[in-house]
Amino acid sequence: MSRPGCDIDARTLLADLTEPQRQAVTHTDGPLLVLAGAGSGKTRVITRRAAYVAATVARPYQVLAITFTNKAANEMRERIVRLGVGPDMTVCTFHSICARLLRIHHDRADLPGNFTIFDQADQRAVVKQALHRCELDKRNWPVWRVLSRISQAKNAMQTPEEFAQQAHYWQDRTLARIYTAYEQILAEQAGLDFDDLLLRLAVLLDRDQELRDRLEDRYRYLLIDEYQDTNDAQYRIAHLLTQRRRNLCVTGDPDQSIYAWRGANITNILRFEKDHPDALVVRLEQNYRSTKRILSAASSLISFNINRKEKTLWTENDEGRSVRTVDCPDATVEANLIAGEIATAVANGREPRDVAVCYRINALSLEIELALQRAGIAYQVARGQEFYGRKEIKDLIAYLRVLVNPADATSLRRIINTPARGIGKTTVAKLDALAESSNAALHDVVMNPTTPKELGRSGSKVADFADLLRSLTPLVDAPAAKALSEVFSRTGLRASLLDHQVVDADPCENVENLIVEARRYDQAEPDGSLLGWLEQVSLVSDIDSLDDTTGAVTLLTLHAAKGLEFPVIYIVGLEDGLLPFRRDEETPSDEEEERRLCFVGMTRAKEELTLTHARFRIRHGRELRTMRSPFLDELPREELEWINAQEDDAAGGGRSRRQGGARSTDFARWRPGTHVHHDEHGIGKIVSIYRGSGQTHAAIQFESGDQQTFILEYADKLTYLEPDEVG
DNA sequence: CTACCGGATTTTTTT
DNA sequence: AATCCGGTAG
Repeated sequence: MSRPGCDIDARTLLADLTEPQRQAVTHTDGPLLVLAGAGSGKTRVITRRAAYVAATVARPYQVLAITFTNKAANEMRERIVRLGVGPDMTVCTFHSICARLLRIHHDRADLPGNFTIFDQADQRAVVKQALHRCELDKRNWPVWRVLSRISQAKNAMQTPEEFAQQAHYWQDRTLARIYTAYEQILAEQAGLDFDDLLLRLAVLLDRDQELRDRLEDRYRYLLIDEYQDTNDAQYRIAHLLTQRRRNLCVTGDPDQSIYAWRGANITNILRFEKDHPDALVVRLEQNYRSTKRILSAASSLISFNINRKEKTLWTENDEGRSVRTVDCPDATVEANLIAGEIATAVANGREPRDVAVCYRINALSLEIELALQRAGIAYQVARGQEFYGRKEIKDLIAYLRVLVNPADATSLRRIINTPARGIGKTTVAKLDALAESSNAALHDVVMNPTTPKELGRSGSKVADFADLLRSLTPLVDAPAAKALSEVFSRTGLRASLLDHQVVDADPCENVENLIVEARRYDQAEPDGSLLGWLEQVSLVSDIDSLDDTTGAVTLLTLHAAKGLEFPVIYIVGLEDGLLPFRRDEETPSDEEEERRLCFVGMTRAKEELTLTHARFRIRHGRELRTMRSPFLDELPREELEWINAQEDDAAGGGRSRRQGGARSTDFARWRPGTHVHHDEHGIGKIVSIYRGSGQTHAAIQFESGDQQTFILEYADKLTYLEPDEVG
């Protein structure tokens, strides 16, 4: 059964699969839908299937596998290679395959071959320019709101004209004008935003049958992961690429659809069977990841969604420890508690890499980070954008972008006076005016030898800048790392950074890291180019920055956690308005999607799961009283362990704030069997006690029948009863 | 033109 | 809290 280029025996690919898994793997031709519940071995199935297809009915390069993030793509490629399939299978994200195809077929797509990908910061700049052009005030037209409307329109595959046609209100008609200007500016600058990458390819495939056929001959088997999170353009692409052979395999889980806010259309996966009546549908409902208790808690939560295709996950795994909820007075205690528990676990042999802390919003990471620092625990935060978003990095990249794509006025504007070289706002405005009057690009005006004469005083500065750019031009063909380091020193960026010796930051070191990255790219991609490197950099995601080899605790958003798993998971901030998130009282949130998000987080856990909430939390600099998340009440109450980390909540609104919290360091006398008194629950007996670093957990059985766990350091309402006091 | 200050405002999530 | 913006002094 082996074929050239594939050093594998198809039978070994099937050896240890369950029946449904085997069905999915061996269904090579025709449409296939794999409805894969959380932790049901989906990754295993799709890697095996990709390998199986490449070993039986196709060659590796004829398979195109599309994932959601680069990290997922890299992992899948690695696993497939480990199965013995040659490395020339295409495994990448939707956005990168679109960029690549548009680059190759740019002439058919009516695009310049050197187009640049505009990230969110670039988009914001373009919107500002568009507002300026339309003579509108930024105050009335918040950039982010405009951007989200434009993105919505693009996701619905609406051109500015179509948008204008269905704009009945004055606001929407103005928005249509802004959208028009936005598109015009992008076109002038040869820029494509993220939405364009998908949209343009969908449009191109739609109208170019010859290309469509060629691509389908090349990629005979298409595999799309996380199909529940695809949008309309992605749906079109998927179908246009599989029109004739219909070898489309999609996998996903409607319960894990968490990207509706950016245009994902859950009906894509729900209507797959209608789209393809002859499709094989495989349901994977056995969970191999989590303990029974974790799974039952997660299942209970998700069952509260009304809009849902019924599905029952089950597992043969152990019962496991109880899922815990922790009630904390504030976010500091919450963070310290988690850090303390992790420290204890690590002391007992748990690897830090086994632990992840998840939150709804990035802002919550700070408190956790501080606590982990205090506890001396190594951690990594999933925030790749942050690195590429740093000023020094963006500046340097802007230079390269101008070299590759001189029309990119957004980048040109950024670097024209960076480092400061005496070309200020007024001069740039004059250059703009010149460009507009002569109908030329900003870059042309800057480079034009006659320009300096028309500028007076600052003319020579512009001429110097033009000379600088000219001298850098040859670097377009240099390897990325070389181009970076040359630009860094020759533009004076390095010098300017050396001056500003900031206390904590080390911008030069960041740039060095960037150059190292680029060198790695140059070596890995023999056919690479500066253009290619820039493209790759534009498409990195937060999650891509995670390094599995560091062995550190991972901090990440619930969105970023999708597709990952950890033995120990903490989800923080289970508070009404935070999870489920609500921006303000007027804007209702999609509560079902919020619930799915929580479900995704919970099902990441293999062995231990802890959900925490804080009664006070600081948001926007203000400390607010919170309400516990309604989601907590949707968990199976009797199966959970409820932990109370409350300080004494001194009756009557006010709260005692006792930093440090611990009321005593010695609870040596508190042992299983000893009696205690609680102000509300009365007399109880200690069932078990657990001593961690800085925290002593005591499970107490009260005479009233309640059982609850307390953290003694915080449990002011608990008092020790001498044996003779027990009545 | 640059540098700095103070006020206002806040995207939640991301390719 | 953190950032971004606009205004002003040098």
